[in-house]
Amino acid sequence: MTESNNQPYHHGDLRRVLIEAALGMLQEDKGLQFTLREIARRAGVSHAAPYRHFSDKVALLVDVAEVGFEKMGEQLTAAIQENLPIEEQLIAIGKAYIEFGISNPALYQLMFSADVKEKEDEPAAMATLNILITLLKRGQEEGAFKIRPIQGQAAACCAMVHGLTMLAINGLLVPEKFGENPIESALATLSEGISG
Amino acid sequence: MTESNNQPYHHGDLRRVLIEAALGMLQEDKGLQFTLREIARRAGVSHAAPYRHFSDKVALLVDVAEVGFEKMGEQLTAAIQENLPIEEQLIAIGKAYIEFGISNPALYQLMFSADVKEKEDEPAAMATLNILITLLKRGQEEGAFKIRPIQGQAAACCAMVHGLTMLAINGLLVPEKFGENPIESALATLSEGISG
DNA sequence: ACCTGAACACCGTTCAAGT
DNA sequence: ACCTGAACACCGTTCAAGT
Repeated sequence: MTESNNQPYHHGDLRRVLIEAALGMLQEDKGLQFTLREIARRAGVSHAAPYRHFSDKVALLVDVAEVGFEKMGEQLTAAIQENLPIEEQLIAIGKAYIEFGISNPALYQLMFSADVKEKEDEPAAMATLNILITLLKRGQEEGAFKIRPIQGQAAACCAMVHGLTMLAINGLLVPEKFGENPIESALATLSEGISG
Repeated sequence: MTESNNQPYHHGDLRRVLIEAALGMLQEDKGLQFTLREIARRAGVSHAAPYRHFSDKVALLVDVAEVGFEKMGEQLTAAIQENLPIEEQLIAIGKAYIEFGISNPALYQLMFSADVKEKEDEPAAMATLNILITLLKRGQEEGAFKIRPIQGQAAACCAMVHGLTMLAINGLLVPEKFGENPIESALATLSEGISG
C-alpha cells in the first residue's frame, strides 16, 4: 500500500514519461515522423497534456535529443582505452560513434535535425568534441600525428564520422559501390591523413 | 492568338509544373516540410489533381530528388579542370559538391532523405560516383595517390564530403569549434590520407 | 497546479461527380 | 483522360472547463 498502482489524477512525472515514450518510439520506428498525439497516447494522457510541460512539439524533441547526446557521450567515453596506441584510440572512438548512430538511427537523425539544432546549447555534443580534441593534441605531442591546426583535424574527424553514420543509416554504404568494409577503409584513410 | 493565356481545362503539362513548383519551394524554405496541398496551390490546381500524375506524395519527392541529382551532376562535371594536378582536381570536385549542398540545402537533404532513398535507382548519383572513381584510378596510376582499394578511397571521399555538407547545412561548422576554414582543413586532411 | 474535451486550422488521401 | 469538391481520418495547438 505504499504506492498506489492506479495512476493519480495529476500524473507523477509526466515530463519524463513523455520523453521516455518518445525515446521508445524512436527505437521502434525508423522514421522520425512520430506524432505528439501518439506520444501522449502512450503516456496515457490526453493530447493536450504535454503542453503543460513543453511549450511546443520541438521543445520535447530538443529534450529528447539532449538525452540522446548524453547516451552517446557515455558510449564514447566507455570506448576509450588508454592503453592502446593513440592512432588506434582515434579509430576506436570513431567506430563507437558510428556504432551509436547505426544502433539508434532515428534518435541520431533527430539529434542532428534542423528543427532541433536551433535551440541546443550543445550539452554533451561539446563534451564529445572535447574528448576528440584532447586526443588529437596528445597525438601531436607524442609525435604520432602530423602537426596541424587541431580544429582542422577535428573538423575532418567529425565530418568523416558524421558522413559515414548518415550514409550507413540511409543504406547507401552498399558493398557493390564501396566494397566490403567501407567504414574500416574510410577510417583508415582518415587516419593516414592525420598520422605520420 | 497562337496560344491561349487563360489556362486550359486540362492543364498542359501538370506533372512538370508540379515538380517545378516543388523545386521553387525548396529554394525558398529551408525546411523540407512543404506540403502537397501547397504545391497544388502554386500550380493553380486543386489539391487532388496531383494524384493523376503521382501515386503518392513521396512519388513526387522522388522525382524532385532525381532532378536534384541531375543538377548536381551538371555542376560537378562543370567543376572538372583536366589541366590541374590530380590532387587539386579531387579537392575542386569536393568543393563543388559541398557548394551545391550549401546552395540548395533543402533539396540536398531531400535527395538523401530516408523517404526518397527507398525507390531511387541511383540515376545521376551513380554518375557522380563514377567521376570520382575514374579520378582515383588515374591518381593511383600516375603515382600521385597511395595504392589502396579504390572503393575504400571512394567511401572516404563520399563520407567526408557528405558529412561536411550536412554539418554545414545544419550550421554546425562554426569557427569557435572548428576554426576559420573547416571545409578547407578537412579536405586537406582527406587529401593527405589519399596522396603520397 | 495539472489535466480533459471540444474546437480550429491544417494535412494526405480517396472518390463520386463534373468537363 | 483529366480535374474538382466534398469527405475521411489524422495532425499541432489553443482554451474554456473540470479536479
